[in-house]
Amino acid sequence: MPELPEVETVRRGLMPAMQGKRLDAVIPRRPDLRFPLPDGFGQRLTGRTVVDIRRRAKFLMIDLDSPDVLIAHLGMSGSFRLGAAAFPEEKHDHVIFKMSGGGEVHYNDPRRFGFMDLWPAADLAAHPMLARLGPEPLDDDAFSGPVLAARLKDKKTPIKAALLDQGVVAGVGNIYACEALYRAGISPKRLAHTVQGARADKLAAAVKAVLKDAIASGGSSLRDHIRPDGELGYFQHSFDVYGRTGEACANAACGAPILQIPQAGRSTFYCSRCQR
DNA sequence: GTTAATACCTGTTCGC
DNA sequence: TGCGAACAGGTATTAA
Repeated sequence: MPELPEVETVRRGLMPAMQGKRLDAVIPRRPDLRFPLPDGFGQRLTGRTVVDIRRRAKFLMIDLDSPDVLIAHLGMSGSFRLGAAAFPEEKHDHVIFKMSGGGEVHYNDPRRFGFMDLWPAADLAAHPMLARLGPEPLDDDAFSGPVLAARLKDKKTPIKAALLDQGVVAGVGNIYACEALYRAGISPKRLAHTVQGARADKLAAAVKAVLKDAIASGGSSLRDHIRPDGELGYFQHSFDVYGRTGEACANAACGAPILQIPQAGRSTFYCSRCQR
């Protein structure tokens, strides 16, 4: 699923295809994704030039030479495909961007959990989806052990659920929450407010590390993530616990089977021996 | 105010 | 083999 590292990889893949190029046409193939596309979506974008593409948490923010910023979220099945002019459309290609110079970018999203919106650049921080986001985990000034500890202090939910709360830390999804807790040796069932001091330091460091590792594995082989058909989307990593129910713990000295439990309606994977 | 449950979606996997 | 149920999950909304 596209979490922060995947979105960052998509951003890097889109840059050469879009930055500095004009949007000769933007064609929505349906009126809505998860939410209705904003009024005049195609018209407001057509003729504009892409100045930059930024990322905040799992959101892509495409800066234009206009007062609007195009905000895009991949949901859980969203991906972009790059190709030459008029390359074949596939099922679930919901938005087509025709770029100056002849390239095209197709946004594909079978489950339509993603969305796009246009918002004034001057007031970007006030966007309802962005306003409530917690600190950016890879920003060392914004996110650290003490910051995390302070945000968990009054939380009575399990730490796993708290990590998924985008207001606590932005951009962590189910997969990396599981992986970070494993690396930090913290049980997903531990109550959030008990993660303080050294534990919070360890967890904050683990969150940064799993995200950085994933970006590095995506970024270092970005070409491999643009498949022959041009698809830019999520990619497979090797995980220590996620999806490994019943397999032996990656810690050779442990070897206990990885357990899977439901938490807040999501699957949690963990080692009951290494994580306390 | 905080937390938990449910809705939204459809392709894939699982079990009978 | 075939079919339906369960599952995947980020965020909004509703309920508790």
